Amino acid sequence: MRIGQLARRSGVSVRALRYYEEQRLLESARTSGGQRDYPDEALERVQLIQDLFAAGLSSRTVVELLPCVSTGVATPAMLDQLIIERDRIAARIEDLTRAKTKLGRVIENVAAANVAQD
Amino acid sequence: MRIGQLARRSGVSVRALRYYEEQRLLESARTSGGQRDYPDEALERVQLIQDLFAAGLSSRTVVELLPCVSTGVATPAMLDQLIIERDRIAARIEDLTRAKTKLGRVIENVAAANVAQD
DNA sequence: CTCGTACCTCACGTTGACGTCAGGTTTAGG
DNA sequence: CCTAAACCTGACGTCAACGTGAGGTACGAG
Repeated sequence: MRIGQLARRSGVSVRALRYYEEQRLLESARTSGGQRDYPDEALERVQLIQDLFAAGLSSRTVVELLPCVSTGVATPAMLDQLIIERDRIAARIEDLTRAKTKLGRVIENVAAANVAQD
Repeated sequence: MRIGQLARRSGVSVRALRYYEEQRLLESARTSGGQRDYPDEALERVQLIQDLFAAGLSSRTVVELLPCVSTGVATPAMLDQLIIERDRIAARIEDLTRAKTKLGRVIENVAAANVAQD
């Protein structure tokens, strides 16, 4: 599969895929002419990368953790890092939940005031 | 209160406070010598700004929503924006929860493998 | 009055994940 | 063989929320 097709299938840009390779997150074979040629599994890998980015992990962290996330094998240091990241995500969820509750209260107040005005 | 004290009390940097003013998120009176002078309420306001930033809102959005968040009075357009932001936060929470679950499973697998190896 | 600290205004630097040219090459189809 | 579309490698631009340094001013204690 060539880069354009992988981009369309995964929903990320061609530029992003080249960037992933630059960051050693994604490998590619090359044709005799030098064009990238991806195996089918690359699609899952790109989606995994996107998920980890969406969780707020940096590319540096992702490149460290990708092996064990996809293979299930990890050194103790990698396990520690995994736990750190999971806890970071949990803390972030708590922050967001508080903010959501706060905004929800503001919305209720505003809506109540508007109804009262009608 | 001067800027250094507000910075210490709120836990944000002096630079950040000046930035908030530049973005019209925070006002200040000035002494005859041109130094910023904040009322006590500024502390709550700074904390509110931090909360909204932590929720992932941009300074542009915060400057639009700050009036109604602190006063409870909002135009219909502001109410719509509030709802949009709340839903965005909710969606983000779902993303993070999925990622956390995924990492949790990886951690369990790795831990199980390590125990088996002992 | 003098010192030390806090404050002021520019204004350029930082970081991450790409976007966006420029200028050239490869590929697939007719 | 010819062409259009897709691809290639640099390399500079972007955006947000500040960090950081330069060079100068204000304030409070003694």
